Amino acid sequence: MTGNSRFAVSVHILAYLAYRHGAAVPSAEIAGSVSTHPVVIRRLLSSLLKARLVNAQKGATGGFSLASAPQNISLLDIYRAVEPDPKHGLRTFTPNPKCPVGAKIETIIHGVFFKAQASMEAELARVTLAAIDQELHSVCPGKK
Amino acid sequence: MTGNSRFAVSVHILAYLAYRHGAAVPSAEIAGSVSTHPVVIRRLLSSLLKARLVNAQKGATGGFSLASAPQNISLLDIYRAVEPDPKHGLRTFTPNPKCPVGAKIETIIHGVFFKAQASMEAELARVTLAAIDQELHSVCPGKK
DNA sequence: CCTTTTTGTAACTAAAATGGTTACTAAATT
DNA sequence: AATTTAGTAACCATTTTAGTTACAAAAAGG
Repeated sequence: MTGNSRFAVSVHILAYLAYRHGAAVPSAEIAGSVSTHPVVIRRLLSSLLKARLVNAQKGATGGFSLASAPQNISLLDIYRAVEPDPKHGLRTFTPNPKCPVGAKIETIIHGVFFKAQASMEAELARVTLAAIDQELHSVCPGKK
Repeated sequence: MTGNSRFAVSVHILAYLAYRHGAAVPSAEIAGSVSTHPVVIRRLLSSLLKARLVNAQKGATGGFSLASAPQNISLLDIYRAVEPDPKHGLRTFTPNPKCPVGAKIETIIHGVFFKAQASMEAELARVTLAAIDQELHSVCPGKK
């Protein structure tokens, strides 16, 4: 979907904050759960902070916490916060404008990609952090 | 959506073949429309050939042509041919299995990504090469 | 006031992905 | 035989990505 792991790690981060239930959680603790470097976590939290999804508190007893209740945070919110520009693989796609096909294909492909992206985002909008948290607390992954 | 331009260029290639209406089109001609190197085109056509979406013919009057009618080729066919493994940004995502969250989050995220991917692919399945070709032949891009 | 803890960021590195290019072989046409 | 083209391997430059080091700023608590 995205190629990088920013979105997946961000979901993990926020799921962890939901799991810790409002406590101020330092980046080092989150990094322990994700198995990565604390700076990687703080970099993503910097984006999530700008999107107002989390609060940050400096100092000895500081750390990060959710800015809203888990039911009010959707995976689309997270996706948009850390995956800003969907350039849709059109990064190096600059067809020949002198060719009848090349002149029009970019606009056409843009339209198709836009719809596909919208469809995917609609699916992400359907899932809240509360739903993720609930799955986390289910006793057995196979249980209904 | 994908990060790279393989899918976009592949759609362009097949749209061009549809536009050329069954003729054997050499990679150099397609490269002229896409504005890239013929080898880039042939590399993608190699994947499209394996997926049986095109025919190839060597020699002086050779080139590539569509293997099926444009109505029978969907953008999902193309997507699957050139974008084989949707590893969903989980490439370097290996959370800590000792942590209650880390142990379960990967499976949960996998489920979400699978649904989002399916939703996007359903949208691609809806669009055929014939529809792209029709858009190419519309007189004005804004015309209904 | 001083020490400790933590956020916030810049800077650097290694690895991987990506697209372009050269070069060469095989096959088909004339 | 000469020409044209597919097919593919190999290589290079650029960009992206994640990890790391380093350090300033801020907050807490004695």
